[in-house]
Amino acid sequence: MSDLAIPPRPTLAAVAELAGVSASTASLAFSGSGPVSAATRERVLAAAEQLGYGGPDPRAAALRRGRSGVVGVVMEDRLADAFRDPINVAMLDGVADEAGAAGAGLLLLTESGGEVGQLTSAPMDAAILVGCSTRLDESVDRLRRRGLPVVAIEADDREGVLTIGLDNREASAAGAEHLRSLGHTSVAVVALPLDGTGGGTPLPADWESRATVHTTIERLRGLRDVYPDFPGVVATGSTIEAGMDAGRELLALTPRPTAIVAQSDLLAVGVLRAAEEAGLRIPHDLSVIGFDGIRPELVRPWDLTTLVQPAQEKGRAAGAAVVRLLAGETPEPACFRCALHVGATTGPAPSVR
Amino acid sequence: MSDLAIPPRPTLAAVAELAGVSASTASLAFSGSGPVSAATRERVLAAAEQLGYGGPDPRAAALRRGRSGVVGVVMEDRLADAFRDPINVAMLDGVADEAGAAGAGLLLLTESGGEVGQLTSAPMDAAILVGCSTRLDESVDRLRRRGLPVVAIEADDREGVLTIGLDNREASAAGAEHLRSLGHTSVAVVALPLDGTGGGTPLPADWESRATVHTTIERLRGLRDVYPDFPGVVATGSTIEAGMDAGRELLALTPRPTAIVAQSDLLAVGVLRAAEEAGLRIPHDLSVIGFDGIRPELVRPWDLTTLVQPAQEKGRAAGAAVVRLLAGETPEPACFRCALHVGATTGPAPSVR
DNA sequence: CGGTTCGATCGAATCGATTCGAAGTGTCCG
DNA sequence: CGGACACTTCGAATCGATTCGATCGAACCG
Repeated sequence: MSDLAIPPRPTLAAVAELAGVSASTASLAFSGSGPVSAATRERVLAAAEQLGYGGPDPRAAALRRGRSGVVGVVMEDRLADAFRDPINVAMLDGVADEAGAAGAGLLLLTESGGEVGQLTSAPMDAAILVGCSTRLDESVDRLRRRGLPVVAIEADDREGVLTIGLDNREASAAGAEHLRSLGHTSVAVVALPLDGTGGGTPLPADWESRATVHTTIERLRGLRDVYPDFPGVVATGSTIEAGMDAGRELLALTPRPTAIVAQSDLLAVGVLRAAEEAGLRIPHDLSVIGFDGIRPELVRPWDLTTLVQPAQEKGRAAGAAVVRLLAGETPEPACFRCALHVGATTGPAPSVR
Repeated sequence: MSDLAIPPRPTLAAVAELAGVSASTASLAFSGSGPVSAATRERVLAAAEQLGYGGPDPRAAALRRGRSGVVGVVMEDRLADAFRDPINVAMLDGVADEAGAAGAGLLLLTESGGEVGQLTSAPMDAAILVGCSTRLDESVDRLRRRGLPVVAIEADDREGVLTIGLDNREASAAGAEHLRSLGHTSVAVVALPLDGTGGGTPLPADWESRATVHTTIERLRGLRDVYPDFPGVVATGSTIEAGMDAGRELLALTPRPTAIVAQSDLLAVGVLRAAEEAGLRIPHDLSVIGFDGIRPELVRPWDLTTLVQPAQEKGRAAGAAVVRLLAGETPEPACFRCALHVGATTGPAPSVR
């Protein structure tokens, strides 16, 4: 515990001198690229050992190489919020898989982070935008100006950005279709935040023009494709608590909806708890459908009807895209598809039973 | 989607030239530190705008300044595993809070990541070691040689490393004491991994000498302080599934233990499910105690008796320590305390009822 | 009206490694 | 025995910004 101070670090030049070789040779010995005799390498390594040299300074190497081996993962919210939803974790896992395999570290950034913005000052080779929205334009702009390749997950197609998409609209429509086929005519929605602010309010009629979060809009559109008109609540985030709050509000509506569409599984679980609290039987009195397909154990004891998205695959695709982009290739944008899992939380509408 | 190629980036020198000032002045204009007339700043900024200059290259700035504004967070496992346990997420959240406030980004690294090791080649100013074990020595060594301040969370005290601790042993003992006061004489443990490998096996008698994960050892010691002898299973990780597997095994023992000590709440939930599966009533037939104190909703419907650790605080402390270390100060090591939350999963031992 | 002081701007050195072409040393073959 | 070739090693330029001391002007004061 005593000596946390950092002693002056020896440089490659110092090592080279001690080893009796030039700096360039020493560099070759470390990087491994280039022809260096075994004996020389030994000598350099020994000198490094003797001086307590820990290898080339990544900062200098990054400057010279023009690469820092870091991929930025940009999230809008506080990091905690981002980690709170298992679907993000799964996705991040996929990213880490691919990027990590290529030797890149993941730098977690928030759009709001820092004063001038970490986006501008963080050393990275490329960026992955996650859960994009309002500030996306600004973020993309900042990143592009820095000359960084940008991959966005679930965002509008836009110039200079490779998009990894999800069939949010079609999937939502499929879910809604499932409800309609069960005879539901009165459905309500618990929407994800529209624009990163507030929430906890009724879904405004002009959501389509007001909302800025791509995912939220698309999922709402999908629902509207089947049910032209529906009431709803905007959740404060993708959490069980937010889902409960929203669920309570929707269940207090008159007439009470016979089905609730939640835009994430966590929200759905919250709704289910609110329903339970209200003494409703699922799916007898109320059908609930989620979105994401997080691990079943987290939804337990319910077998949630939901749209299962290949989150980890999505992450992998983003990670792989970044890697290829950095390699100078031009990967194709991708769009993943969800699968409807019909569980035990949806059933025939009460009125038609 | 068309132009993902990266056009050659203008440099500060180019901007300076266009603005008709020297590079040094342009630098001042951007960094804001130093006296620059408003007019000049305007001109420089305008020139930057015109050239599409996105600000100083962080790599070059990092080299010159000797700072990259990045704090490495080193985890042993795959990232996904680390995120899987909410307690880690909470802790990471704390770290992000403090580090983020100081303008630092979080670089996620794994000890095994990359070939030569990201630990050696990642640009960062300091490192926080999380969930440390076997490879800790090597990791610390590598980092220290690079001259980086190192903060370790829950690790043995060691030279050159600032430790943020937790009273794992005392807390575990308190939990065990709680069980003993309820009359339990036959307790079993579901241990966290001993050394990052395998698991899913009975707890070996020589765990104390074999195990390398600090947290696991300390918690086992705490239990032994109260119960000198106990059977156990080593889980494959801190997950509900692993807890279920371990729970099934322990419940199959003869005689069946009347209480099970799980070394994490997720494991405890798994044990509870295994108990439920076996038709046991909680706490009538079996008492279960966890460790961590993750959010109650995740443990629902149980009110788990557990040792609540201030995970986020721990993270904040680590983050704050790193920030202070980087500021040249010498923060004190800290040790946090757990609080026993007596829930509804522990009760009098069957035999004494 | 000259000297002083303060503020803005500039030059040049520096951070620490990487890289490419050139030079040096042996070896092998004709 | 001389020339070509292979393999190492070395020098020097470069990556792009930051920073410190010096310079230059102008305003201010006596």
